[in-house]
Amino acid sequence: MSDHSSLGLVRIERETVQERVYAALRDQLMRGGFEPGQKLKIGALATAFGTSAMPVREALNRLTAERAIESMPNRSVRVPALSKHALRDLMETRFAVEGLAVARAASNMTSRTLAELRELIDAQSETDAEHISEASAKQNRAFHFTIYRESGSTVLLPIIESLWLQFGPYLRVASERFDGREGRGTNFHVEIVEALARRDGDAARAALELDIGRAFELVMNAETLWQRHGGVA
Amino acid sequence: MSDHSSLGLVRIERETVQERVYAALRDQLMRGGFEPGQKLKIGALATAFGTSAMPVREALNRLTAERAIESMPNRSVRVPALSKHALRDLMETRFAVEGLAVARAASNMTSRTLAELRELIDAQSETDAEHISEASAKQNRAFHFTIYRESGSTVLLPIIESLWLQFGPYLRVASERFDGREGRGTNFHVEIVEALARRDGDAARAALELDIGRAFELVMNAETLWQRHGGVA
DNA sequence: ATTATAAATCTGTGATCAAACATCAAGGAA
DNA sequence: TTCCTTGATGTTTGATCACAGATTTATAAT
Repeated sequence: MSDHSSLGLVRIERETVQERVYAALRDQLMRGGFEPGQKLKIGALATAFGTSAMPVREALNRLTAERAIESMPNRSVRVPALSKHALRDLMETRFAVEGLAVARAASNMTSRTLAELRELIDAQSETDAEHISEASAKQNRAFHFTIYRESGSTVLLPIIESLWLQFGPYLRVASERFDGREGRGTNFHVEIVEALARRDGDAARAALELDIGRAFELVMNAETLWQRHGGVA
Repeated sequence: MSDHSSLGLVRIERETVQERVYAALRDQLMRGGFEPGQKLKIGALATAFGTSAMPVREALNRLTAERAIESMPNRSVRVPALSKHALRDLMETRFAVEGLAVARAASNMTSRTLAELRELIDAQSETDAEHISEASAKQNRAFHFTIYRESGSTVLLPIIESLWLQFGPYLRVASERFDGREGRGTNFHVEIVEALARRDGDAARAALELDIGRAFELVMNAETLWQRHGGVA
């Protein structure tokens, strides 16, 4: 067999239509592009994407399995509308799962990754100053997942992604409020990185919980706005 | 509005074909009906179920999203073959997630559920005596999920189900070995129920970890048999 | 005999179509 | 008017077909 590794071959994009549709929907959900409770219709999405209904069907099925959207007894799918209770449930689960990931990451932490994280924080501060919540959310996500990847767990990562997808529709509210007035000043990301640099898993976990908890607080305070909960059985 | 609750109406089953196929595949995976590394082909399954390819496609997609099966770069799907490292990763995640569920269940525990759990243990002992590992695994599952449901978390349950699906293909080995010789004598289920009765979340969690850990030990000792790991990227 | 090339087969993906089902609005009976 | 039924419309589900990529088998060349 010939040696391909030295040829500098670029990984061939074998992207299916379904995958592109899935990625687009997933991205929208993560960045809060859909309202909680909003119904997603196959036909409408298919024409919007310029594809047939099939790739959309399969993407929606996949997202349903990941709990990013829920299918109603009527067989229509919608973005879940979470009650206050369900939001707290989600938050506590994020504490446990992401806490475990960050604690493991503390053990595996390399100076390479630490530098990467500090760069992300710096970039974060810059965009924060410009109040671009769009880019801000993106970099927040990059920061967290850079840590989680360092946990070396292939089991935890998909779970965390599912949790982020569930929280996604509420993220917009949180980040808007965050950019607005509340919670500025304390940047838990800095504390997390400092703890990781010390390989102090417990401290990193504690700082992470504060970071996550703040986002949920912002959402729960604003939650009276779209009070149409009841999605959770 | 008229009172329908007194008419004794039964909820009508509106099961789609896809759902039946999904349930069948899921059940097979959970009970270890498929070998680790086994490829699942849409056409073969479709003819086996007597349906068209479509419901099978969507069921496989769904299971892929739940990490019960994995799709190869060639676009064929197979049951993941876990390396020893991946198995340990899975075990530790189960510790964290199911541990959280059982701890929460300890707070919510009712005498009603406690009685149910004790019944399940009694039934378990009976079938164990007859070495019916089939029914034994089923009741083990019932026992655990009765507890997890009591956690009252709609976020944790799907995660736990996904974790059980990932472990499913290895469960057969574990239960066969368990029925065989190793590990008999100590029944951690009894300890778990006792801790739950005391509402002692920490003790319940500790006993649960021993219960889970034993299953993994049995698998990891036997793992040299099908050593064809490498599925995890 | 071994390797390389080409043909044939297999398998998944996406489009299109028909049927089952839900939703909503208009019309008719009490 | 109010409630129920009926019909129209839109949506999802499942089947079938065409196509493309992958795999295997067969053939040819060294």
